[in-house]
Amino acid sequence: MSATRLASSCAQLAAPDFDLALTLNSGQVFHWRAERGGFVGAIGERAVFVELRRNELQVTPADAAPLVRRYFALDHSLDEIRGSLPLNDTALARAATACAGLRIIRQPLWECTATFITSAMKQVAHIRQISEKLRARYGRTARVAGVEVGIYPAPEAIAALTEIDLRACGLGFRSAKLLATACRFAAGEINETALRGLDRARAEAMLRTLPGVGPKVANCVLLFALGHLEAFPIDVWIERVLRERYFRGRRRVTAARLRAFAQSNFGPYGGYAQQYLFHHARTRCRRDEQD
DNA sequence: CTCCAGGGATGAT
DNA sequence: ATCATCCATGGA
Repeated sequence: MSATRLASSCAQLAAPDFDLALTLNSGQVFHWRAERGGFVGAIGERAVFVELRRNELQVTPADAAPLVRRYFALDHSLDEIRGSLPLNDTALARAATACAGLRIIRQPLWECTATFITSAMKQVAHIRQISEKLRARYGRTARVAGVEVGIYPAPEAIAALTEIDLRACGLGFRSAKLLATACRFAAGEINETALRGLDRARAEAMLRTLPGVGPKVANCVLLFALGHLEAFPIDVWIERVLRERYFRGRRRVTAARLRAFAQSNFGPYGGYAQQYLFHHARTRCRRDEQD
């Protein structure tokens, strides 16, 4: 509890080419909270406080440093990733520049899957709200740096609820899907080790057997939890960007055509390109509204 | 008030 | 295969 003890429980990680706030606010994760000059959140079961000072990431508690390093993907070479993208594409180049330091993080499988099931037809602000409510009502509460943090409820905890409980958290028609998928996880029907051993197409097929997981959510899980950096989730924003930027004036472009184009055009790190385009489109739109 | 949101499942062509 | 419709809820 003493100041010296708090200070000694902090560790430093080298974090060059990293924008913590941008990464946490880019719509890939929904529960981190700005606090005390940094951010508090949970990585699976562990509550963590992180603060970026120059090119160093301060981590509390200290023994969470390896976990934090892996979670924020500080091992990704953004130079290599950026170099692999088609930057002669001015729209992408501009988005990539605006998103310097953004990293595609490695989220725990269950909470990533569950969160994106709840994201269907919801705005980012409301996805955060749902995550908060589920954590507060049905998750364990942990404490770090003098702040309370809600841990995402385990599959078993969600599986024990009713659809009514989930609707009371604002999930609407997503309630039945989350409940059913939680039951699949709780019953041990999703073998994470096996899933991680599959190639992208097979992993996507397995994920899509889960209720509430279609092409978009499956690709979010592939990208944000399973490390398939070529995965390219297509939501309403990205679809708009693709149609306006790459299929100008062409009618009857099917969803399958858009997916095929994205895969062939953006390459092995297409997921980064997708995140750049997504975040850039959203923030530009907000600026437009303020003008 | 209206419009829309990091979609998915289903049933009809 | 592609498309239309419905599914709840809250922010803007």
